[in-house]
Amino acid sequence: ITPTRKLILESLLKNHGPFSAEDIQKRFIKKDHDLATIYRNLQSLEEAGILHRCEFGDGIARYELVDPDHDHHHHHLICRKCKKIEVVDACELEPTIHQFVKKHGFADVSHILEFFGVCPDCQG
Amino acid sequence: ITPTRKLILESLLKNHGPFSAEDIQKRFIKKDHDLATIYRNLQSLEEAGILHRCEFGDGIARYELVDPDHDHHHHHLICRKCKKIEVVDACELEPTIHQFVKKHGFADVSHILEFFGVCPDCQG
DNA sequence: ATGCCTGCAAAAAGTTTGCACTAAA
DNA sequence: TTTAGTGCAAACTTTTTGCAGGCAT
Repeated sequence: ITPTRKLILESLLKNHGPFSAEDIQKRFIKKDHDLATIYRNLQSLEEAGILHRCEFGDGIARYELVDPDHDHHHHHLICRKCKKIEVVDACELEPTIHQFVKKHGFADVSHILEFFGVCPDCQG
Repeated sequence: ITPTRKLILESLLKNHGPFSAEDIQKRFIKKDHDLATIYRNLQSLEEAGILHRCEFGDGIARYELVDPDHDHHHHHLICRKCKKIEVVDACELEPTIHQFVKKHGFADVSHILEFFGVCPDCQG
């Protein structure tokens, strides 16, 4: 629990959604905190199970708080044009995963799943 | 249809699975073809609908052939330790996607989905 | 001759690492 | 005093871009 770590957590608490290290530095932390430090903190917070790393397939790592309310994780529906992000609560992949455990024998199965589309506002 | 493009397609035809640009250069193309050229070709082949780009969440773009047999796309189950890749044929997300179109109004919805686990050989 | 493809080199973007300094337990 | 976190700078990785030359239509 350090000042930088606190700033990161506060930022992510107040602003819902996955943000990149650069987002966090530029948008939420006015003081000139170093990107390297932010990366190091994001990494350790993820390892501690406090943050979750999202993959949108553009080579940028984004993080968001692990929501303690849902033990059920969620995914995102991202607009390709305006980058707006909606939360997708349900995840119906659990049966599939149980099937992998039986059929393929894999253990500790996790998954990444994100949806992309064009939102109503951008369809003009 | 150029020599480099042909080499890339032959490589991906003979070797099933998603490969990165570097994989393709080092493992399949003995001649010293430039990485920049390979990247350019992978990009245009993807735009042409011949290759598909996979995201494993490690910041490396991997490509594989779009299988003309399945109009139904597939996903992957990747071992975290030995990196072995198994193909997951079924994708039961279509109903979810139709739901997005109705509920959120998003159009042209696509998704990325990959599974990670520990394969039987690596569970010792 | 025009246009696309290529190789080379350099640059860009995101992330990681080394090191010395500081603050905290 | 020992440990862990920070800022700065530099390195590293993956990918992109600029440019000049080459091949093919």
